[in-house]
Amino acid sequence: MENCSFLYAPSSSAISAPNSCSISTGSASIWLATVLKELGEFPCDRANPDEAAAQLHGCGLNVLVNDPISTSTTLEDMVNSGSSSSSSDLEAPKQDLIQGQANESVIGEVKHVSSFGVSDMDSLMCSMNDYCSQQFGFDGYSPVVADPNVCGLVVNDDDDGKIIDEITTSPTPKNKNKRGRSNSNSGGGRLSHMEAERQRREKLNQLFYELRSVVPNVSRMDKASLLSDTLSYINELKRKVDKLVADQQAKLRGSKEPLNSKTTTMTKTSGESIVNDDGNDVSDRNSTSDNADGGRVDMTSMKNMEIDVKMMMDSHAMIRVISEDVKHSSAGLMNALRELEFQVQHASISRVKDQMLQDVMVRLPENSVKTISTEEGVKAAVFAKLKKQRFT
Amino acid sequence: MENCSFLYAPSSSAISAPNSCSISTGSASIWLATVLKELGEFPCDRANPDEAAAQLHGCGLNVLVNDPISTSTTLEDMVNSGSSSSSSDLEAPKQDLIQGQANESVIGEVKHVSSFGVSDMDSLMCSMNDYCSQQFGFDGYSPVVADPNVCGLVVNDDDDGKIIDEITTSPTPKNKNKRGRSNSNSGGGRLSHMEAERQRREKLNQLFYELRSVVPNVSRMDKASLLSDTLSYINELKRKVDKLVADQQAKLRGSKEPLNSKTTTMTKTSGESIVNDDGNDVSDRNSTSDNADGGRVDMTSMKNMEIDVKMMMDSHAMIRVISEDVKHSSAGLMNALRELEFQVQHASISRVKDQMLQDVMVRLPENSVKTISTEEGVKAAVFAKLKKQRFT
DNA sequence: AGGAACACGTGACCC
DNA sequence: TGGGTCACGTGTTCC
Repeated sequence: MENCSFLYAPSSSAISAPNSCSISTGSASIWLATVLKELGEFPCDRANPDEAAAQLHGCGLNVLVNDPISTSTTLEDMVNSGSSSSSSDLEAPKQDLIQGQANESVIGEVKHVSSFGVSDMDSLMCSMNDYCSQQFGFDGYSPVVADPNVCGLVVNDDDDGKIIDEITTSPTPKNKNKRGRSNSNSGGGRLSHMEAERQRREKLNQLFYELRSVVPNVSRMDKASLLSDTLSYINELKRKVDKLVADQQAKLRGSKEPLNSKTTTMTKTSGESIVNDDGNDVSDRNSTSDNADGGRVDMTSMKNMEIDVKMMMDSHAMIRVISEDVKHSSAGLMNALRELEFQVQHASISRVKDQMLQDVMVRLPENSVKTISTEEGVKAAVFAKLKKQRFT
Repeated sequence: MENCSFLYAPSSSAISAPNSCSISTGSASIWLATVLKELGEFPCDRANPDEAAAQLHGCGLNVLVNDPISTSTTLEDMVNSGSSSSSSDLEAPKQDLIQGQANESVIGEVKHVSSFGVSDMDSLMCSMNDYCSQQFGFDGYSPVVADPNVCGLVVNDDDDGKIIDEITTSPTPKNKNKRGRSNSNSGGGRLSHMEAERQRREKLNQLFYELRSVVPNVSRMDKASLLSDTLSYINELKRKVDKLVADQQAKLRGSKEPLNSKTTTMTKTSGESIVNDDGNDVSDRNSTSDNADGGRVDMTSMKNMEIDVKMMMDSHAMIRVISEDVKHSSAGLMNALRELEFQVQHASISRVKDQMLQDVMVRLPENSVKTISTEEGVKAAVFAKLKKQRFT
């Protein structure tokens, strides 16, 4: 697969012709994952294209875009055509893809990304749509509401120029590699009901994907974790805003009050970065959440907890944990740091009612510096340890 | 409904006895909505108790709490008992409830909230659990993980003291006023599968409710709108944070040169610098200087360790430990305090080379106040715990 | 009556 | 294996 072109096919009816290569605009990631999987036995998470799409979503996704090709063929034809270069290119990075966002930037040889200059799925979608508008003069992608218009992504092999066809996830699904019961449409009038429900699901999933692209540090790929992380992220943002506003007002009220230092000097905790608007590091945001202790960092179990990490001088990290003091959280944190062999250089722990604020400066051991040297990595590692302790 | 008491019924099995008034802890809102609906034809959105729960969630929820009543009856009995006051009280605010958060704070006449002093469901749950612990001596609500234990909310009419029964949303649903297909359990081994899926759905919905309570101005009550609003809300918060940070940076730059400590790879929020500009303000001035010597005892069994204790205000103690940092002594100290159930109010931990200075202000539990109220007693207790840990 | 929204049971899949 | 997650088609209710 060295060429991958993108065309637009508006469809006013919900059901498109069976031979049209189209999917609903909101699901390009779904479709892409499907293609990748079917092309090279792409081992997405639980072999579900939607899941894979979620993993692709927000990754440094590389897609090659070209002018549309008019020839047509089926996916089976393409796979069976034996153009080994295409399949081998996609088979290579299996491991990288299995980990989802863990290892970014290498998704086979598909390149030529920079024509869009984006690295996350939303930007990709928008850019695709822009590309559509420019090339064909209409707007196809609504980021919020699933549009009835459909977009097609056509992949053609460099050699024979064949394109994929009959990938119609939304209309008339072939129930191939899909979960759910088989397509036994016995009734007559409830076909539209089926379609409506399907679109509703698709819309919801689309929103989930977008949420995933906005929320950093999503521990796992399942919806519950996503929602839970969204909750804590919102709380974190809220608190950050409150604090910043308070600081600003304090500073504005009287600059003669220098000793709010305890809180005011910490103005900007970070470790968050994110901000995929600029489309930079969204890719590695949960890069280490799995390697911390073999994975399974379940954010749902730790609601009302925030961890901020700030790396300092390569081998040191400033860790801030705000949480409820359930079960003596300071002991929990210190145990976590001990297990990670983080050497405590300094710590300040304060309680306000049942909220605990813990600031710890640690020195990372040499081996950890190599493995989890990023702020996100430290954060994920601490979080994993904390979570494990919660159950012991 | 003028009395509404709250009792706890732990249940190890997922399926509780049919006559036990219990629901899974995470679903008190669901349950409450069910009760409200069944009581007075409470017109929740699309007559779905779950939807109503979502509406209740985040509202100024008023619940009256009292001592549990031991008599028992069914919901039907309660409704049919004709205590018109209860139903009329609940029928009144129909419109208010339909609008969800649009008009909060008025949910019928159920009052006596302030005994908990909370206004959101999570706090309510926590407080309910606290209430449980106080009244019955066990901890039933884990705010972190959905506990298999179940909590019951018992509503009794003032007159005859009847309680609601057989409301088991999670286990063995009666498919009453519920959507979905009827309960045709044909298969044998896939009953657990059903239950698992049901719990998954419940968990997801619970997260949706919580999300609804965090995101303001949710336009409509359906999930898609919620997610969409969540997205825009997050973006709004992000923008706000960015702006505030930018302002602060500008202001700070005007006064002084920011000493960028690290500023890792982040782009947009790269204005970090921060992290204790003036260094270790954390050193927590004066907090330890004023305490008199409580008898500095050098524990010979522990190499180079000193423990100082200063009692303060009867129930508080200031503990100072100076030791080598063999095996992460801060974790050791925190574990010791946890075992003693000393609640950490504040702690300051500093390392100088391999020496650790740990100052901790703790609150002694009531029983400890009686037994080891002296400084020597606290010191001995801490030392004993530390010593035990050292050898384990 | 018909669209919209939801919960449900189920088949499929992964670890 | 079995627990966990997902998509699917369906039944149901509300507007």
